[in-house]
Order: sequence, then C-alpha cells, then structure tokens
Amino acid sequence: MLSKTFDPKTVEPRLYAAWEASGAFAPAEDPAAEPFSIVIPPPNVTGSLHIGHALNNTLQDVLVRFERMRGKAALWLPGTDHAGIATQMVVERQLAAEGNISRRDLGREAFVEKVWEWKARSGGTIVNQLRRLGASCDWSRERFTLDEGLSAAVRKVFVGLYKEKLIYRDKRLVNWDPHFQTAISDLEVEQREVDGHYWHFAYPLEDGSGEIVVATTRPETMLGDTAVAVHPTDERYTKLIGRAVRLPIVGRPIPIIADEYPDPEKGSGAVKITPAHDFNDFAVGKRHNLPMINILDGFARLNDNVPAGYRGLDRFAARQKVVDEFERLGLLRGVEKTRHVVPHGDRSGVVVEPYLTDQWYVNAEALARPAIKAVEAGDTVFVPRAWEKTYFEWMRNIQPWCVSRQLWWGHRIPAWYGPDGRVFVEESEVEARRQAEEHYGRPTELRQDEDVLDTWFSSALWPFSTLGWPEQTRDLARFYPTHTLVTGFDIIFFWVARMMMQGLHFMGEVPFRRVFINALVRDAEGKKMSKAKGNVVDPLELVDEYGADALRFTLTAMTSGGRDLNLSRQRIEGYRNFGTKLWNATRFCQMNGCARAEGFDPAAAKAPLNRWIVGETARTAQAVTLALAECEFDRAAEALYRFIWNRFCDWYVELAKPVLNGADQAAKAETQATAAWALDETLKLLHPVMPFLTEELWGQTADLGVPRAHRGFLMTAPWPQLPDSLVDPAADAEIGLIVEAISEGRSVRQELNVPPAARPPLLVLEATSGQRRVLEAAAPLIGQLLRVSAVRIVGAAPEGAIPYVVEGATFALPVAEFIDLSAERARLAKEVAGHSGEIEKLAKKLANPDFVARAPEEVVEENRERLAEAEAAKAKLQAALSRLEAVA
RNA sequence: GGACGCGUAGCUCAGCGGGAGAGCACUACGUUGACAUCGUAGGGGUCGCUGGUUCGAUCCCAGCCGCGUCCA
Repeated sequence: MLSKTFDPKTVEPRLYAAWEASGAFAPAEDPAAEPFSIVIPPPNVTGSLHIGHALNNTLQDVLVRFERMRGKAALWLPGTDHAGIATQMVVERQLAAEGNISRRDLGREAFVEKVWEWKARSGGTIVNQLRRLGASCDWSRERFTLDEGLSAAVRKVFVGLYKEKLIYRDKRLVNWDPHFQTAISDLEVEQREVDGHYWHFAYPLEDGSGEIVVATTRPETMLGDTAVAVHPTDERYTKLIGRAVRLPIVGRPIPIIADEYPDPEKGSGAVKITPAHDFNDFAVGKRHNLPMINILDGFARLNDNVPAGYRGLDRFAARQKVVDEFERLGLLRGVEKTRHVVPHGDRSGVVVEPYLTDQWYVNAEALARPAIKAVEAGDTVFVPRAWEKTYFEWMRNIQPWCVSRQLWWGHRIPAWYGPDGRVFVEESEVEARRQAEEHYGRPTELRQDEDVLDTWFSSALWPFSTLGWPEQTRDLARFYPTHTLVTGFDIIFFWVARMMMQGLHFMGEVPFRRVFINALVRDAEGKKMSKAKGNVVDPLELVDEYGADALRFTLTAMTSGGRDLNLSRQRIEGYRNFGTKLWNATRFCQMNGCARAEGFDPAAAKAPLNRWIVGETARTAQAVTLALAECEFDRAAEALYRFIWNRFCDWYVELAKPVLNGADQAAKAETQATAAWALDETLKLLHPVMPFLTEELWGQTADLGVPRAHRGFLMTAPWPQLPDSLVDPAADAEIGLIVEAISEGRSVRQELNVPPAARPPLLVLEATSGQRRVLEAAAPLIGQLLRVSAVRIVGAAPEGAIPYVVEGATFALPVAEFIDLSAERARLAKEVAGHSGEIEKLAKKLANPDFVARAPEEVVEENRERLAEAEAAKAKLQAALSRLEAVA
C-alpha cells in the first residue's frame, strides 16, 4: 500500500542513482533510432545552481526525457565552462583569504596549477546540483572547455581563422578593465548611468587672441588631447579652423580641426579630441591622422606622457587635480551636474577605460554573413520567433570581436614571436618552431603570446568540440547538428550568435535546428533577483522544501512565450499539491483493486464512463505530445494538470466509486482495468515534467495485475500513442450530461442553502429519451455525488420544486421545505436575466443582415443554436418564476 | 536617441478576429473511507486610452499614455 504522501527526500536520491547506474541517460545504441541531441549551456565551473539554471535545465530535461520515450537516440551532453575571469577571480580571492601571496608573486605556472587544484576540489558543485533537479544528462560524455580535446579544437579554429585572415592582430582602442588588467569585449561592458559633472574648460588660442571652450566629463583625458574639433558648418568657428590652441597644463600646441563629429547644438559646439582614450575621438584621430597619446598605464594610473606632477596619479585623483589647476589658472568656465552613462566591467564593476593596445580580433562581420542567412532561410529557428529580430539586429551591426584577454586562466593564444617580432601562428609549439626555422634558416628561440582567449571563443565551438571535433567521431556524425538549444536571451549575442558563426564555418552546417529562448526568472513581484536586493531564491532550497518535481512542474507551467517568469512559493506549493493529488488517486485505485488486466483493450471498454476516460486520456496524450514537440511547455503542463485533477480525480474517480463498490462484477472489473490503464498512460505523459514521483508510482504499481509490456524504468518506457478513435462522442455526451446535471444541481443546493444532509430526489421533467436512459442508468452515481435519494422521471414538478436546465433537459429538486422563497426568486431572476442578456446579444447579431450574409455559415448557425438554447432555458425558468410568484 | 517587448479578475499570467480563461488570493459551506498538500459552491474584468479596418475587435492597423529590457 502506498504511503499517504510522496516523500521526495528519500525517493529522489534513490531513483536518480538507480537511473544513472542503469545507463539510461546514454542515448540508445540502436542505429535505426533517430538522433535527438541537446548540448547543455555549460555553467561556469565556479558556479552554483541558481534559479535560472533550474529553469533552463528543467526545460532541457523535459525535452530530452520526452524524446527519449519517443524512441529517439536522445543525448543531453553536459559540461562546464572554464570561465576565464570568473574563475581566476575566485581563486585569487581564495589565495588572498588564505593569506597567500598574490597571483603575480606566485607566477603564471604556479597560479594556473592552483586553479586546476581548485577545479578538482570544487568544480563539481554545480554538476551535482543538476543531478538533484533530476537532469538526465549523459555524464559519461561530460566535457570541460579546457579539456585536452576541446583545447585542440580551440587551437585548430584559431589557426584556421588566422590563416584565412579572419583573425588578425590590431592596435585599436579596447575596453580596458583596470581591475583585472585585461581587455574585455564590448559585450562585457555594462553601461551604467551615474551622476557626474560637465566641466567647461577654456583653451587659449596660441596667438593669445582669444580662447575656445570645450566641455568634458573626464577632465584628466585633456592631458592626452591632440586636437580640438568643430563642425565645418559652425560659423562661430569657421575662422579658427586650422589655427591652434595651447593646451593648458601640458603646454602643447594642438590644432583646431573641422570634423562632422561635433554637434553644434551641444555645449559650445567645440570638442576636445583625445584619440587614445575615447572611441569617438579615436575615429576622429584616424581621419585626421592625429597623434595618439596614451596617458594611462594598465592600472589606469597616469604614465610618463603627462607632466611630472601628474605621473603615477590614479585617474580619479588626476581628474581632481586637473580641475583644480584649471580653476587656479582662471580657465574653468563652468561646472554642470549631469547624469551620463559610464562603461563598467561586468565582472569587476570598475569603470573601464578605452585603452590603446595590441589585441587579437576576429573578423566577425565575415563570419556573420552565413549565420544571418541560415536564420533567414530557417535552417535554425528561434522559439519564440520574435528573438530572431534581436539576433539579426546585432548580427547586421556586428563589430570586430576582440578575443585576447590578459589573463592566465584560459586557452593560451597559439601564437609565437621571433626575436624580430614576426609571428608564427600554429597548432603546436613544435610546428611553430619548424616554421620559424624555415623562415630564419636556423633554430630560433620563440616567445609565446602571453594572452589567453576570451572564454566565449571556446564556448562558440561547444556544439561540435564536445562531440569530438576535430576528430571525425561517431558522435559527431550522429549528433551534429544538435536538435535544440535551450538558453537565455541574455546570451544570444555572447553565445548563440558565435556558435552559429563557428558552427557554419567549421562544420558547414548550423549547430542546432532550433533555439528555445527561456525567460528570465524574477521574484514574485517581478523584480530581478539580486544578492543586493536579498530576493534571491535558491532552487536547492526549493527542492528541499517541495521536491524537485514540484519545482520542475512550476517552471514548466510558467514557461510561455514571455520574457519574464515571476516565481512564487505559492505556485510551487500548488504544484506540490498537484503531485500529492495524483499520488492519492493512485492510492485510491490501489485500494480498490485497480490492476492491469490480461489483454485489456481500451478501445473495447463498454461502460460509457470508461470509454469517456479512455478518450480523455487519448486527447491529453495528443495535447501533451504536440505541446512538447513545439516547446509549448505551459500548454503541456496545463493539459496534464487539467486531465489529472479536473477529469481523472474530480470526475472519473468520483463516478467510478459506486461501480467499484457495486455488485456488477463485470462492470467493476472493467473499471478496475481501465483505471489501471489510464494511470499507466498518465504516468508516462507526466514523466518528463515530474520524473521522480511518476517513476516511484510506476515502481510501486509494478506488481498490480499482469506485468507491463515494458518491464524497466518508466523513464525508458515508450511514449503513449493513442489514436483519435479512442475518443467516443457518445460517451462524452453521456458523461457530459451527468456531470452537468450534478454540477448544476449542486449549485442550486448551495445557493439556496439546502442543508448538506437533505436528500431529496432529483426529478427529471423534460428530457429526450436518450437523456432519460442515461440519467436512469446513472441514478446511483448521481445519488451519491449530488446527495439525492433517487432520480425520478416525472411528468410535472410538484409545488415548490426548484427547477434548473442543463443540456436542454429540465430538472427539479423538491426542496421547498428547506428554502427561503425570496432566495429562490432571486436565484431564478438572476438566471433569467443572464439568459436575457445572452438572447439580446445574439438576436441583435442575427438581425443584422450583413452578419448573416457575410459571416461564415457555421458561425451563423452556431449563433442560431445558442439563441435557441438560451430562449428555451429562459422560458423554462421564467415559467418557474411565474409559478413561484403566483404562490407568493 | 535607436530597437524590441509588455499593459486582460485583488496578484501572477494564458488566450489573440466570432460565446472573457487558469492558478493563487478572497467569501460561504463541508471530515461522503484516496487526498484538509482535500471537497463543493460563489463573488470579482467598459481585456490601458483614442481612432481606423471589418458583418463582427481583447485579438489586426495607427496614434497616445504608462511600464520594462537591450543597444547607443
């Protein structure tokens, strides 16, 4: 006998271990099985599971379990990302906390060694947390972006792109993160709006004949100014173009140039130009061939290119000093408060500086072209489709991708320099040496590039590098292109776009056929979760409290096309209750001898009740199958919830009770067999979303009746394929009538406050012969569920019987002695008014000749029928109301 | 400033050309032997505003108002 509730705490670890040990997570070996593959968005090794991971991985698991049951060779390939900056940060912090020497003192090799040690010790956290969710990843294929195989892939791609001239070295402005001492890509820069000032500085003309005023939010950069620009059409300055100002403090003469960049409407219309420290100024500098004076070092301190008093100062100290100096010189023309956006490093949180350095770039524009085409052609489809716009928007305006990082943790760039600076880009040092020897004519000492690659460079290869590329493995042939990628919209640029580019370039095919973009999980009030706000929900805590299945069902049910998903504990609790409901329905069936019967054929069931639930099961199977195939997760969850709670539990079980307790042995046996069959099908349909509870029930009911055709785990059972022919409209109509008669009767009783203990008969006044037959046959059911003593077919209602109309049939409950006549009058009047409103609307519509002429025939017909029904019902209730008023 | 998206029941959200829906919350009643992590019933919405298209608009189009996100 089942316990009273499901106990996730003991069941989950047991079942997960059993699944894993059985090898069920690996794809079927059957070569005939259609492949279905998903690569996991690799979480950072440093990570721990947050609610976004829980959502993302739940959806992947739902899909992969569904497809596995559908007989596909389903592979969900897991792994983790080395996450350059994040990991380096964690280990550095740990070194500091342990009172150890810093990374720099430790030296590169020793530090990297420390990171690997850390990874061995703590890197598995998130992977184990995924197990707690029930994720059916094939752990035997788990990969890490710094694995030997993946590193080989990275080198091959880098060298390949270099030789095609799609990777190149360039001196340009980068976003420099002074905290981590590295360049970062545009995507890693966060624009934050902050309070600041506009300082207006006067630059005296060199000949002393006047001044020109420029405004800046970054005064310290003036030390690197190499021009002042004005708009060529700005008449205020036409005469000054070509002349020079003497740069205060520095004393350097710099030209006044004409360029389209300054906006005459803004400020004074004149702009100071610092080509080495501003992206716009850099462009101006290029156009006018201006000197580029770098005034900062890697720590964002001022370097030796500035006057002595400023050297070594931090940028912000220098800012103040420059302002003070201008004031002292009498050249400060004003200060305004302003709010402006300032770039910050997304990891470090410090202000990043545009900084002139040599870096490696990928020609993203060239790689983007085929990637754009592939989505246009539908080779890869985004779900929801609207995200394609985001993808296109970025891809069509793509900039060169800076891929070098001045970090130690990552894939070292496979470039070696000779003594004269000549670069050899090869997959191995050996090969680089060989090339060098050939070039120089003798063995030559080479120095490897110090930099590592952007973490996203290796992530971009994930869909094929994890399958073994560059080796031509069986997995690669079988599972590439992968089928579906499930990820968040925040990394469409970082990751999805780059996988598209690299996949197409190196594999000649898109990396995935479909990209499902999942929502961002927010708190119950719709606020973004953040540690600062203290509203972060730990998914593992939720799993502890409600079980993994409840959390999974919640996340699945809340996944519609939206961008946000507001998670509340109440919601999870509700779905935990849903699991309990199914658990107890199974318990009920078990207590009532429901067991699989030898040779049971759902199509051959005789009792309308059984035929009805068989049809409902088939309908549900179809709805869930369609929904999951289309990533309509909320619809799948809704169909399951509705079927299990509102059909199976609320009606099937209730209506089956009298049969199960009755004397008709044949009917009882059929019902027991049907219930067992329906439950088995239900467990299969619910399994992808609630794997633990369903697997446990599957196991606990394994011995009830004849053995199942599928003897193993539910997770490997075949998915239900139930034909439409199992739906029986006649059975639907019968059960529909019974359900409505009971529901409406209950409504009458409650509204009129008929005591629950009262057991009047239910009178059937007007009904078709078919309806009468159904109602008479269902008398015991109706008796129990509506709490009536009998169902009687009568000609006319006795005085004071309360009528109601359902499916065109008229019923009455003789409960006059219990009720307040005025309450009944009010009830009838309300019903009549309701019908009147409906009638008015429909009649008006049908009276419109345009409607009748132009609307589709079936719509017109449907409206006519509804009008007739409403009129009939109203007439009956109106008659009752009149009788009542006559009595009173 | 540009792009995208959202305003539907108290809350969170589905629906998206022909009868306004769900969960939760709320109210009343109820231990009928699966389940109180329950059952039964009920109240509650000019579907942001203004126009347009249409026989018909919550749904399509335009404008406006309010909110959010991303990119400058």
